[in-house]
Amino acid sequence: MGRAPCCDKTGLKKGPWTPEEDLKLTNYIQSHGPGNWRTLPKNAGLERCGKSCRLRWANYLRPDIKRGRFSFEEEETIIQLHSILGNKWSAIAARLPGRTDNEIKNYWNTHIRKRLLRNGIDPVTHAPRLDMLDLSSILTSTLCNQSLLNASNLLGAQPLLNPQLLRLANTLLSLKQENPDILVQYLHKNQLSNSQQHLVPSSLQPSQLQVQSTIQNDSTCTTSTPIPSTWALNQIELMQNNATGISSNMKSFSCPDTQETLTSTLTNACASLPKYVHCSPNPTDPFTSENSNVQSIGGSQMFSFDSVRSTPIRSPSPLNSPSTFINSSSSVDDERESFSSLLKFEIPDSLDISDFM
DNA sequence: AAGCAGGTCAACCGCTGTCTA
DNA sequence: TTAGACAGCGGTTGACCTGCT
Repeated sequence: MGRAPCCDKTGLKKGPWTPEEDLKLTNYIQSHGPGNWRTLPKNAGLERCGKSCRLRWANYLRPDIKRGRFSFEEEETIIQLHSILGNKWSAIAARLPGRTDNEIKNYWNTHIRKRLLRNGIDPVTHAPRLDMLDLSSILTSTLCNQSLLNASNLLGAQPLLNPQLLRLANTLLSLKQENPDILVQYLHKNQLSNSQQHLVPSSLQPSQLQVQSTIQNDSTCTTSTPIPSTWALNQIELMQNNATGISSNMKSFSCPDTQETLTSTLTNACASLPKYVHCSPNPTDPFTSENSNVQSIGGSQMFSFDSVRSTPIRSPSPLNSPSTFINSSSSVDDERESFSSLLKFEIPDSLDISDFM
């Protein structure tokens, strides 16, 4: 069924709205309510498409719109919600009072997404980007024939290789496929989930668990090293969705040590995980050196998300925008401090996870 | 000062879902 | 059941801004 254009576009104005148009639209809606968007422009004396009027009202003229830069709490919420909802901007906006889907979408695309990419984190899966690699060949080389490791087949991917971690993913994958509940129970038992576990309803699927996974009872895993269990679980999804055949390839390995217990696998993976998130080949990259998310602690590289958040952003609001107002901006110190909690995937109290179910 | 490149964001486009006659 | 009307959504565009050379 074809869809007729929302209005006859001939003679209708397009482009930026003038203050006069804003005033007309605001006055009309405050007097009569939005009503029918198709007939509104004519009734309000506007030479605009009804759709354009609706967008202008919804995104900029609504009295409850919050303008100005995003707070860190909002940023964290966006990232957390995006990891759950994906590009469902309207759903994300519904949980950020005063923010519009358009604004959030723009902010994600211009700030957060680029930042995640710069730090080697896939903005879609919220995971380190293993999808760029030829996993099957890498796995074969790494797990079953160390002698095959050479520069040509790694192509700079070596920092991402972690047999323990891949084994963990394989184990979790198998476990999840066989019985997701057992996996959840295992994660609970091993304190893979964070202390705020009670916030996560048991109905959550493993891939939806947004937990700050700190393996606390293992001396090799310092409490200062937040292990993104979301990453591990998302990696399972990634493999399922993007790497056709990976699962079967992994299961076909004949490595003798694949019978290790999940516990030891988790332990070893935890110990070596930080080495495998350093994706920038450039040691001078400010995001991997000075502000690196790969920090050297005790001689080993430790992962943190501290640098995922960008350097301070100037006011995103053009001063000459007739409908833009500028909020006070946070200090650099505030950003750094708040940033340290980014991507730990704690569910704010204000969020009701059941809404997503 | 001028030109260029990259970033930002308001607005538009095209599609889908829902409602109703 | 079907088709039209409409609202809403996500992706994209392009004008404008800023910083660098």
